[in-house]
Amino acid sequence: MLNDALGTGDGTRSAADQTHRIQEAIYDAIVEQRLPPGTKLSEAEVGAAFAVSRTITRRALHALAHAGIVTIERNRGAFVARPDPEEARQVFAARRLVEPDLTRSAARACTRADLARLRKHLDAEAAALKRDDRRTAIRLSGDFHLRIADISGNAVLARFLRDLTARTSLIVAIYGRSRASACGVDEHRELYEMLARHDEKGAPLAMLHHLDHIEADLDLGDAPDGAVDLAAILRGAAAPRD
Amino acid sequence: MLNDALGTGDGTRSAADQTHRIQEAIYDAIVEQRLPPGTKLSEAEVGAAFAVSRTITRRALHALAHAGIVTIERNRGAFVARPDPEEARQVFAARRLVEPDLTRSAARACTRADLARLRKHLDAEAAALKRDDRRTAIRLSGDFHLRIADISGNAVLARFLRDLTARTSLIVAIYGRSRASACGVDEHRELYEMLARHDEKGAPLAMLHHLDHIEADLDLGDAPDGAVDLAAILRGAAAPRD
DNA sequence: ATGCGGCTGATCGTATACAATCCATGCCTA
DNA sequence: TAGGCATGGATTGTATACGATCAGCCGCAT
Repeated sequence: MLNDALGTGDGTRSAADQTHRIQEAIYDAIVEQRLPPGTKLSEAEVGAAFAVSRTITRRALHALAHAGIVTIERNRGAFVARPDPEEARQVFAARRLVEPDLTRSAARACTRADLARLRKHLDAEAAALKRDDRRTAIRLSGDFHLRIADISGNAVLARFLRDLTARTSLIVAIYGRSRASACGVDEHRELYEMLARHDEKGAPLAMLHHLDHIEADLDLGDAPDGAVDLAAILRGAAAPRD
Repeated sequence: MLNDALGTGDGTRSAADQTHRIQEAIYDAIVEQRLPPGTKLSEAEVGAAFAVSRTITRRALHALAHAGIVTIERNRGAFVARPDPEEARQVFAARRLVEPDLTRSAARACTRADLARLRKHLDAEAAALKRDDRRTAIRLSGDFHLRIADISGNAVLARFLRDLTARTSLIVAIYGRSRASACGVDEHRELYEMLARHDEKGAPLAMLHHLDHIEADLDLGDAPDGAVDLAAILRGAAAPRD
């Protein structure tokens, strides 16, 4: 599940770390877009779902809030985050800045074993697409980027990117135009080829274009469609101004 | 204190948010290098110091752990993080990647009011240095970078940088060669001049050089010098090896 | 009929109690 | 005397109890 390579820092997560378990479960559910933006994450409900107390649930929700994919409102509870267009632009700006550089490092550093793993990953992506397993396809698609970050060797940036990709999932869920998965596997294959050739010029450029393509599929700019209405509804049907 | 601009997301932090209060207090103490790396942060002690229960203390410590400036070891407790040389290099790599870009954005976006605030900030820095107030000088020095990030308008990256600067404080505390403050105020003034001229070429370069200078003052590579001794002292004066 | 005020149920915020774990000291044995 | 083991104290991990706050509902007055 790739999270091994991007853990929160403690390596001793055997079976006792309940917090981590439900944190990952919610994280995955958000990435796979099973939990739509704005969904209420009641402490009691979440706790019951995983058979843990509110203490654990709470810690997990707070951690996710720190990662930016959950919003906590005082005395109201936790919700799956609903990034506004401005935040969406900032997330993409951050990715455009960080990922090409990570890709260049990866192009330099990638070993034969890394490439083999990437190949296997691409096959899994293709397979998921082939059998119309959209959830798996989306998750693997995002994981591909994380694997590159992982190869680059900078754990600090890789960690940051992990949060950014999760937020991207939310952004795509809200503003995505096409119902296709987040990334095309073709561009991933192209990236793989460049990495395999250790092309330190081409690979970052390919990543940049790839990100541009993802962002181009978004419909930022005008009103976020149902988002504003939904917000109004959720906050008590009080019309904001007019 | 600048944190207003970089809060955790909730704007309703009036007086009830105890967690935030002690989180900021510990954060500041770490940035100002009053809490050396490796210091044990006992839940009971911290809680007593701020007159809150362990619940609150715990949440604050976990949040700081997520930011990477506190390490939590299961059943052992929380400690001020002690970044190893590799992590230090990664933090600086991340800063070299992010900050020049933020600086360029700031050079483009900065208004007269922004510049006035920066000027006032520089004066405060100079004043702190003049009266040998090392703690304040260090904190303001780091805050200067955050203010630039703030001006750039990308809150996502600004938030990331906030964590990075805090970690930088720890790195300087461990590996810093000179006992001078983290950054020279002269280079900050130079940066200010470039921002004032909206120099989108020069400002990022100046920032890059500035970061290089900070990193050049570090002594990575060999053993972390006094760090090991400090750990021994804090852990009960049991001589580690010789 | 409509708007306002108090009430009730539910949810969150915080504190505390209890269990589990670890570290250290001291004793016993070889 | 040195090493290993058992025990005690301290600290953290988890669960739960209680108080605070908020949203929605009902009844009343206008």
